[in-house]
Amino acid sequence: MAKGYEPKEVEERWITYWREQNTFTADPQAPGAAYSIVIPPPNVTGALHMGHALNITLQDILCRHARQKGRKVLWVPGTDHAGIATQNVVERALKAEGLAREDIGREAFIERVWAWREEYGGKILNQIRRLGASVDWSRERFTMDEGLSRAVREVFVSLHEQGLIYKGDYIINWCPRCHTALADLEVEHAAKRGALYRIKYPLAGGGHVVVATTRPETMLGDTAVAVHPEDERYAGLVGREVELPLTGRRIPVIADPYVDKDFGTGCLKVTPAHDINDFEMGRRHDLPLIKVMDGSGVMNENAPAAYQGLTREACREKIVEDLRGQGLLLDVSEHEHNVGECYRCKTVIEPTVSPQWFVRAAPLAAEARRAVADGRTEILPGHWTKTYFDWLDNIRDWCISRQIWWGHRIPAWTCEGCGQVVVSREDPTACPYCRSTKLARDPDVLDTWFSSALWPFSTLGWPDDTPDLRAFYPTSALVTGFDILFFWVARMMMMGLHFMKQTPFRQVYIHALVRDHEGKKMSKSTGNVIDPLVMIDRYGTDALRFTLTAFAAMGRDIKLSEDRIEGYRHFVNKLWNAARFALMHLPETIPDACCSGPRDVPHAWILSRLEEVKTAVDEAIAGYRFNEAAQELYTFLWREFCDWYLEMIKPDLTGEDKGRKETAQKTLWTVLTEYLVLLHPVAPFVTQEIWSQLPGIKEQNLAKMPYPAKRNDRHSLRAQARAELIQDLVTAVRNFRAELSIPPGLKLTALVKTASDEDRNTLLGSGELICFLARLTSIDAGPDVTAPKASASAALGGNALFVPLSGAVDFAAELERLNKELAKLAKEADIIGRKLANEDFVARAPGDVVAKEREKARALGEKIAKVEELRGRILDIMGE
RNA sequence: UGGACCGUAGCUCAGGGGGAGAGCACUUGCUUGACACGCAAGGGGUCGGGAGUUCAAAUCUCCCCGGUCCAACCA
Repeated sequence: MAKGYEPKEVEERWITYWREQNTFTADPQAPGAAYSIVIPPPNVTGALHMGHALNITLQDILCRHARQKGRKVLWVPGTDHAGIATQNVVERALKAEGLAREDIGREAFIERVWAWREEYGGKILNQIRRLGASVDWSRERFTMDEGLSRAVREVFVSLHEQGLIYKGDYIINWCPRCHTALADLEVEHAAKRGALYRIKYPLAGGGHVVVATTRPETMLGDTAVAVHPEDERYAGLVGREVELPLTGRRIPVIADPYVDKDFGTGCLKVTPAHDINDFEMGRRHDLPLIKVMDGSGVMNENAPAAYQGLTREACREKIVEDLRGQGLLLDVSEHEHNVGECYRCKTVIEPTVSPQWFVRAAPLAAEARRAVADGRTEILPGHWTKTYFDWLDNIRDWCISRQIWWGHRIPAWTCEGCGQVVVSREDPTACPYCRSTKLARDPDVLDTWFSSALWPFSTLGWPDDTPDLRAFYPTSALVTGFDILFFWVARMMMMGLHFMKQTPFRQVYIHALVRDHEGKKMSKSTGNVIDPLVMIDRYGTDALRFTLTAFAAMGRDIKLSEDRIEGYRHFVNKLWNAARFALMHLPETIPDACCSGPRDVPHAWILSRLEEVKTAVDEAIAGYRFNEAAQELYTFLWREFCDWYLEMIKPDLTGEDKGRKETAQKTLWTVLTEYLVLLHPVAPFVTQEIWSQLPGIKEQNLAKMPYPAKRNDRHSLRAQARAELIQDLVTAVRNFRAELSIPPGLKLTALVKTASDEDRNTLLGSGELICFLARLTSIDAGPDVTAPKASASAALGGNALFVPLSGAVDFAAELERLNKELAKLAKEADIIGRKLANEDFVARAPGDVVAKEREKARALGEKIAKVEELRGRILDIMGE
């Protein structure tokens, strides 16, 4: 074995091995309970970031652990087609050739997208592979696959038949750069500093009103001015008309309770074609819609000639200038407000009226809500439930049509003969109403999230009734970040419940967002991204995975920095070296019978602790407390197995006694192999590599090993207490050496005045071991041990430890050491003493609590007495 | 404006009514037979502030201060 762990070659080898062995291929017919997860499909244009790395790591832990527990596990991988993002990528490539998508036409363009996907679309999946994800590659899915497309079509047509999908002219969010409608969720609101313009609108027949706006250019599309119905200032104006400046149009003054009397002048310009609220008001008052911009945000033929052809921005400038020229601009003030931007390209959204397809969300949302409310699906951590409910309770209809080419084309045709709209599972050849064959298919495609919403069942073969669907739906868990709780999770709940009549997942685990070391979101523009693949190259996949796991505390974001990952590489290396040590001392064949019968303290202790770790890790993973599992594994290996156990068994491993040696070897082998299984879900590569080099291994593939069975016969609190006494004694002697500046080479002896037979037997029974660990030549223990004059001393529970230092004791230093110890104990005793002196406490606290405090006080008192005695001795000596 | 989460050792964070914990960093000493990506021994915190409930509060409740995020129709 190499001196240090070299991850690179190891990882590649095992990734290939597991793949060739089909280790992670699920069998729906296999016995046992199913455990299934669908991967949150990454965007096909994407590259792996830390969020993915965390997400994949946690799912992999769950899946590998579930396999260990005997479940038949399916983890479905795949990608989504990311309509707008992918189209943008391919359009950019075309642009480099001097072409636009319109130049090559729809069909050729889509071919280009598929070609692009063929070449680059596997990138992120390959990156996921490097993380060690135990996904079933034979079931990889893509949202544009034939099967998934069929599911999309079936869902669209059914929902349309059920009246849950409709087409209508509504105001939507339009991206003037992507040239498509966006759902409300796809608009990001950013606070921006803008200006508030106050403009005089002359009243027909004299006088004027003042309106305030942040978007003067939209005034060209104004069709009313609104005031609050109870606003006395304007009561007389309602019903009168206003001369809309720059247009020569007259528009009415209306009364609507939406208007806030206290904001600005209390007088609002109404542009129903370019503002969501104004649109609603327009419908209430039957106002005309005047669209003054085209799809690129350029003023169109409905604007006065002077403004036609100007961009939104240029038009605003000219309007402000013109109003100022006419003396109609009252003033301009700075104003901070929220501006909607396209989540893909950050272009300012233009609310526009256009014909779009919508999903009637409320009926679907109601059931999605119920499923969580009644516990069919559990959201963890629980506080996300409220957020989920709030969103569903206030849900608005979902705009699902997109004016792009890459995606699932809407299965709707308009008959040129009779004008009827045909929505159909099969492409129609003739109009069912008039038999005309002139049918024009709707050019739009569906929102990518529409297909993602079907992912938990479309990937399993729906709408067909497949073995996979029967075995693995509903899925066991969904693991994702809160940022797509609405986008994706809620919509999967709606669709899954509607079409499968069963909730898509039993549990939804919402994990952290990975941030930089200052807590800022990682982004390319800030330049603070930590690339998981670079980290893997530098420190190994297991180190990265362990780091993410150790920080994955529920309900808290992760602040990540490179030195943390480096820190956990040390842990991986520590394991490697522990294994190296084991290999040096293990025989080539391991005897079967292992670890029964009476045993020395070190073996009994480590086996007992291993039992506790087994239980703790199992429970932590079951409860999604990944950080707890990581901590248990870390502490056990380093602080117990390496720091103590390996040191404790060195004499046996290198000694002459064959029986002792064999016991040590067998126990070492048992603990190490069982530990490797426990750690494997978190750090699959290093554990598998060590596993493959150990003797006595029957199943080479660690991923197939079951979780080690619970062995109550190995759990012994008594053994643990004995080990602790030994450890405390060794530590105390080491402390003498450090604090009293005793040369490390100087051999010492120890005497212990014991408080019980149990302790005496423990110390004498492990005398050789203690001598080895504490570098002593001898140890004696018993109730009648008397203290030599010149010695360092310490209290170990009720026992007194003396280390004679013939003439070498620095009494002043020893006194200071004991004083320090005494002060610490006194402080503790004071707190407990006051508590017990409190009558209320003794009378009202539960009996066991009081008893515990009394016992604490007793033990503490005993210890203090011991230390005081020791201190007195030193004082005596010093006084002589 | 509403909501959620967070303020615990220098840093990053666990814990969550009865003994203040970990990792890193720090100090000191170590070429101890796997490991300097190491070993050993240490130092360090009125658990953001205030009030309340309780025999008992870092922990529960309320208020305040500070931070992060989400949802939002105030032009």
